[in-house]
Amino acid sequence: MEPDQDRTGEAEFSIEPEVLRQCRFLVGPTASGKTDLSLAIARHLPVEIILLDSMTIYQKMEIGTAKPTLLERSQVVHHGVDLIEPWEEFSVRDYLEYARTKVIEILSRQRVPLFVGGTGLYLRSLLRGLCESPPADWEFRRQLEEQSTKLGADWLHQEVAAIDPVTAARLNAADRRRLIRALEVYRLTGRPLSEHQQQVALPEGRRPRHVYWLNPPRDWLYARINARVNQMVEAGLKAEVEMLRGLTPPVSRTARQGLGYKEVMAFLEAPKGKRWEQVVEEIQTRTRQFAKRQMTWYRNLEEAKAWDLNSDWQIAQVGAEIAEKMQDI
RNA sequence: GGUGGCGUAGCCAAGUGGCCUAAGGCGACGGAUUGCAAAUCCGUUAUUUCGUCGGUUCAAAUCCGACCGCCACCU
Repeated sequence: MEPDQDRTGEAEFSIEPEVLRQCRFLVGPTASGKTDLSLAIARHLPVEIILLDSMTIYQKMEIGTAKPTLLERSQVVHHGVDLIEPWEEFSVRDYLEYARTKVIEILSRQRVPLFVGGTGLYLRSLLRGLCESPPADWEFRRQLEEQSTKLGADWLHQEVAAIDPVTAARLNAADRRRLIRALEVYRLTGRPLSEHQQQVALPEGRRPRHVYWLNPPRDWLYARINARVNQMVEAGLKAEVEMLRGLTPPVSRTARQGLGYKEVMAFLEAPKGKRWEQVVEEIQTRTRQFAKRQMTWYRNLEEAKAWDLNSDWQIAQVGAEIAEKMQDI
């Protein structure tokens, strides 16, 4: 028990529990109303918002990422927007480093850091820390991908089993991405990934207390998602993607996988007789599926409390309620 | 009115007499997730059921008949 607790935060990259405890978190699936709510909360609490989002960090990607508008950003200080160019890569680790410096800055201004967003991995890493492990070696990954398609599905799995049985047991043989990561870590450090990963959730008393995840009715959410995708299309999503395609350093691997961007790019590159309306529907479907996956993250984090919404919830009212809760430390 | 074609899960769709107590894809739902995470991966998903009823056969989603529905063409 005790040794485990001590290990947390020493071998990994994480924000000190005492600092983290002063932060507030409002997460939720896409289109659940986080932005509006965060602004409502800001009317009751002296917050600065740090977006908890893997896509709003990109400049020039405006429409598809549903960033808070300039007007909204002028009302409350926002961080985590427009940090890098679309041709740059990004990772959880980059996010955590950024978040930590922002949190410290905000606290030094006597203000309250409020994380708002939906990226599950980032949230988890913030709350639990990220194990100390080496950065990506893209060339190595590419080679392994190539080999695994050549040598068959179980090859990677067996390779991992040989050097890290714990991780191999945990991962599905088809999960190439994580198997490759396990091999990558071993090659770069000489130690199995599972050894790097030992970590536990902070004990109850040291966790951040205000982590809420919005849990709206499924039907309501899906309807909102569909409507929002339509709005993005009307606002010129296609033109935005065309502009991104014209960029000189091409759009990075991480940036091009954004919802809406990926589908439109594929369509522009090879329409394959597809109608534009089908592309729009595809984006809606994939966004709905994404929202569902997001909730799996939240449900899993015991630190996070569900904030149930009904289909006619009022922004101002719920905002006040959440702010009220967030009042005490 | 006539001729031909089709009718399999929420959708698309294989199967044309026994190995079908019915492939696959999509969707939906559930799960995973530790430097690509809006990504990626996994699982479940047809009241012996194949438009309905009847017949042939040891045996039918698969053959025959009638009926219902849809589509194409002809008049």
